[in-house]
Amino acid sequence: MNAKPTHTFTNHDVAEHLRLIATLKEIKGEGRFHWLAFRNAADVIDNLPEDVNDIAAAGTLTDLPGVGKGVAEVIEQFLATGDSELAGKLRSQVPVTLVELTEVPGLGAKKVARLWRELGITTLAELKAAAEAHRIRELKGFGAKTEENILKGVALLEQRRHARTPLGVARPQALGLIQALREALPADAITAIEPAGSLRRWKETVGDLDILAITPDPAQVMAAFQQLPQVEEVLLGGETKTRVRLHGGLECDLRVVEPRHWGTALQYFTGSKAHNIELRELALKQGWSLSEYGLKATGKGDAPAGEERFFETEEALYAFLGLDWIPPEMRENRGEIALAQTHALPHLLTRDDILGELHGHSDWSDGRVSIEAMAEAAIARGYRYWLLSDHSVGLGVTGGVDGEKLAEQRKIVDALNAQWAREGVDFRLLLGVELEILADGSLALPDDVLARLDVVVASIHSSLRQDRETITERCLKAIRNPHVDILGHPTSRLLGKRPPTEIDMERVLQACAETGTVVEINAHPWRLDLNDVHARRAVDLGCKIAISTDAHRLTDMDYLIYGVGVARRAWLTPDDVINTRPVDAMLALLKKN
DNA sequence: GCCGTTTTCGGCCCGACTGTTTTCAGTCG
Repeated sequence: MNAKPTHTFTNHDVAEHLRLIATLKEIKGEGRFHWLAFRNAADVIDNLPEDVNDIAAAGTLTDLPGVGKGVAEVIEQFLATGDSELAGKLRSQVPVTLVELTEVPGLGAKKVARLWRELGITTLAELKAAAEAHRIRELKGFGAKTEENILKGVALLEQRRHARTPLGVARPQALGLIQALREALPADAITAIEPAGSLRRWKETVGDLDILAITPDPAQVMAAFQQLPQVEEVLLGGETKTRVRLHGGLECDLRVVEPRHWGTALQYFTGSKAHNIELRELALKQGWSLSEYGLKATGKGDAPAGEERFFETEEALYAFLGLDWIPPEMRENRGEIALAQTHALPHLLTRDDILGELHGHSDWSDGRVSIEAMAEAAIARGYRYWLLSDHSVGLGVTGGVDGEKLAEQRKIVDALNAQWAREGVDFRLLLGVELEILADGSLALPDDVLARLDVVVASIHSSLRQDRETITERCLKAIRNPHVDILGHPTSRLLGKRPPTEIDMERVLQACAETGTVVEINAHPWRLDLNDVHARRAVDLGCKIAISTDAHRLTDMDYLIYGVGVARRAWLTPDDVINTRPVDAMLALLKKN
């Protein structure tokens, strides 16, 4: 057991500890359901909107699905000490370095256990050496091909090419692949083709791409897919399923199905895995076994065993099981199936509900184009308002605006608004600022300057490594300022580049709810900050949300769809989001408590 | 280890593909 904890552990830390236990148990050879329970519990904790520390403090851990006495005890120990007795015991029985070996593609717990017991392999380096010395093929059930795959897998791991890819990178690639495949084939070769998987669920990062297609000639489509210029290597090629690695490292699965299977197949390949398992268990209770091909009667329900049902649409499948169609963004097994059963699913926000944006820059700070050009781009997108919020002074790298420059901006904004009014354009350019929250929590501009602005967005850009208490208090000071309307990108993370600050999101969101401070979902695909789980929590606590792209150039406004994706994953309705409202109603909501 | 519309025991989602076999276990999603 480790000594005292140095910081509070997050839900994700807890989930990773449970996954470690699961993998060690699996390698050790414990029964499938003993370790599966820990992995299931890890998924539940990872998807939790509440802070697991609060649940543990309230003593209600075992109320969580999949968390019983055993798992709860491990969680409690981990939160208190950063470790658990069970994990310690397992580490004394199984070398913990074996966990890394299970990350080699093609190697699972069973093979890793045999490599360890029969060849004494415990590390990636030893694995590589054994494969190179052809010692692995001497084991029964292992061969030359396995050795080859192990070496390739180790090389991949060493290059860290298995990291998840931001949705903003993956989505254009998937759409590009689909277009390229269509162009490579005759017009009638593909009847339908859709991206599925976490991409269709708008998850902030994706592990790989899943594309589903209907075609009268699977072999032709599979061959064309393997020959696309984007493809670096074909990893697996069957009659209905092909996996390739694209240049850049992202992997992509293509599956082809018959039209009558489309509904179940699209549902299955969209996931999430947890949602699918829940759905299959629900089907089983009704006497049906669900697969990507359809439903087959088990004989334990009303239909005779073996009877099959097929569904050309997802809607028909969900309806057959007594459910409303569930938007893909909600399919994470966070309670959506129960809501669909009672016809109580929320009416999710859509892109078209957004009437304007409340965070954007011009060339007065680090934006690339003029105030007028940004506003014209907003008008061209059908927006009815747009907030000019250049960086304030206090952020060294961009210069930034002060009281004097804001007064100049006001004149420009007034003149532009007057011009649009004369022309009959239904659009308001709002003047604000992205106000720097300084390292000590003071604000970079005085109250009298802030009072003259339409909207103030306050954000943190510096001293991002402050400890949890310091950065939380710093942020709370800004939230309590009556002129701060919106808290911008609350954790300052950049996906894959910079971790979130250690900020105590629960306290921050509570303070936002108390003061009436709106919380931003920054739609830039490298930020997506708030994330889906925190956005859900914010609304549960009574916060209102603003979704903006933080545009620095004209095309950045295209990123809005990613912010809407986060909002939909957080089950947000138009009412939860302030920039779904006409400008005056929106501004009225910014009055603080 | 967890759980209950078969509730305190006896189950626990389903199928494609690969590699090594010769009927299947392991891995993956």
